[in-house]
Amino acid sequence: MRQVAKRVTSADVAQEAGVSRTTVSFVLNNRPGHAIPEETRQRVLEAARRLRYRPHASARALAAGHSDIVLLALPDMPIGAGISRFSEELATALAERGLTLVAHFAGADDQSLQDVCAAVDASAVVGLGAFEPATVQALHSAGVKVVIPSDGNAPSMRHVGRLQAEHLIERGHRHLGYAMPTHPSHLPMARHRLQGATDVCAAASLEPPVVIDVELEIAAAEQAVRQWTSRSVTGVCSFNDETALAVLAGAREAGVAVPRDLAVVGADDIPTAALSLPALTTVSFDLREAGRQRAEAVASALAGRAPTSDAAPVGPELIVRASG
Amino acid sequence: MRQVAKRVTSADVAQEAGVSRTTVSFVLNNRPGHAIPEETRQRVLEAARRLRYRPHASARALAAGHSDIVLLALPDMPIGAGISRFSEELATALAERGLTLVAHFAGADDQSLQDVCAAVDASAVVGLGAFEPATVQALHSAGVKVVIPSDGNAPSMRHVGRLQAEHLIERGHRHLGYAMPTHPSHLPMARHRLQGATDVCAAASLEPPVVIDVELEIAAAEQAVRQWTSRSVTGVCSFNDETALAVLAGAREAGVAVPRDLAVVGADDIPTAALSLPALTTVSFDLREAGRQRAEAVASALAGRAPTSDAAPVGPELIVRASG
DNA sequence: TTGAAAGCGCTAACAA
DNA sequence: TTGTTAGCGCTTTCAA
Repeated sequence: MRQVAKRVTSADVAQEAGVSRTTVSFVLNNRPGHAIPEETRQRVLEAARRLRYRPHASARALAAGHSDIVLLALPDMPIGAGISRFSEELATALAERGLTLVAHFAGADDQSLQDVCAAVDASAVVGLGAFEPATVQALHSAGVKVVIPSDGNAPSMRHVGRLQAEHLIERGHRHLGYAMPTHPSHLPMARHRLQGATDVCAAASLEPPVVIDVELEIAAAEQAVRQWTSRSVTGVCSFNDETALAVLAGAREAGVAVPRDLAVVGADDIPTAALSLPALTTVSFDLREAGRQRAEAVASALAGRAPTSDAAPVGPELIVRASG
Repeated sequence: MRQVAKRVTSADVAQEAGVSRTTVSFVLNNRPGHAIPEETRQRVLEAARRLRYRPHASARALAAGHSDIVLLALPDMPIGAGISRFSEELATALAERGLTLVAHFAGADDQSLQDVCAAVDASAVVGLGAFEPATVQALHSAGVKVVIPSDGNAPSMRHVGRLQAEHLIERGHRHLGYAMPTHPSHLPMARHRLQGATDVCAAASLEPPVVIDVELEIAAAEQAVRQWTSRSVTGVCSFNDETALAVLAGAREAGVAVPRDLAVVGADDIPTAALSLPALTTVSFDLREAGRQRAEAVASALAGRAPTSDAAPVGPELIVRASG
């Protein structure tokens, strides 16, 4: 005695509306060229509504040769409000274009990403950071048509690092440090941000930042701070706010006064950044706009169009609180 | 000049191995009953490997009548490390059973959830909190076979609140406060946790906790702290660590010493909890085990089996640092 | 032990 | 303007 919830098929709709399945398909997908009289259209639409018809995604994908699934590859650790907003916006903008977004929490390995792509028959993958070339290759061979790393806006990523460094340099710091995250999935993005900071130093004829890996743990952060101060670093750009909070804690532990003896700048403006003492100066990026842009990029690429002129990307914004 | 990356089909594999497509299908899915000689099996397997064959998910779903996609419905706001680990574990355990997990950031509306289910042809949906009965209904009519809310472990949620309150009471606190989150998507879970704390108070013949909504913002938190102290509250259970960090900041601002004048207990043990001053006492729940259990539940339900005996749920664990 | 053949529900030439 | 028809790649019954 199984649930025999007989599926409503397009044939049912066709019959109900007294037309052929072809007509149903054309109406429901507004295929142009096939000028269908309004009267018929309405009849089909109404039949579909009455029957609560939902096209079968798998069947459609099989026949059409492509799905309308877009996969968001998320780095496997902490998803802040920023990313949530990004994906929300991305999902909405994609939906307007008939595409559906689902997310995958990428493990360190590419394998799972490939598998998931194959399993959902994804047409496109949007990444939050960069992708290794090999990964892109693998994705394509897993049937993915379009891969959009979000370092398509690497400039914006670098810009985060740049803003951090500029902020410090403007305040007179001549020896900068950079706090790198230890989590592998953050590394590609971190490198971009670091690059931005490094560029700024070069432009100002300063040494590149002293790069130290900082775990989210007080003792480790304390060591990092001691190293920086012993190398006369007075200002630290941190990959993100969590890392920055660790640096803050490390400084406290090492007896280094922030911002007097060591200035710290974070990134991403997580909610708790404003709660620390001293409150964290941070650089934040409007991911919403980025979400919309990615959606457009995906849609264009899938349609074979050249990506439409990238609407002027909204740059990151510096949020100065007390500690920087 | 489009990429003509001709798909490798099971027919190709069949030809390469010199067998029929039926045989290929049987081998690749280890269909029992069809005792296939080891020699043939190997031949097929190797041909598949050589050709890098990947079954086409949509075609398979269409033919089989169901996909192997499980959708994780995430509340729309902040995804901490806990949830990441949960979904990681869930994904792994599902994969072992041939199922694939993807996530959806649910907006407030059920509509998008339904749409996504239909779009990926999901067989099952796992929720993080509870589902309204109407939602469950809607999901079923969107073709979802199995819906697993995770408030199946409401007891564990309540247990979080219980541990927090017990910890405070053991330390002599007689007037407790409870810091509620303001984000709507946290509310259902927060109510469960609060209930646990309330139960403990009742059992100890104490007044129920003084409940105050705390935004992640210093001024608001300061107000909350003042209210608590003015009502002689000396210990506060916070919905989660972020809220607790806000309370900590509010106390600092209000000139209330933690933990001397006000003890604070958080929940979830986010990485930055250990970085605050004073370090946050927190109650953390092993979501990994929960992930494995959900996977088993999904697999059982999809197979039409009764869920196997729920392996004894691993309870939350109290992590005492300094501030509680 | 293996293969032939009939669909699954949909799209899209091509006819009418 | 609408319908006929042939698949998309896979599973699975039934026959060999």
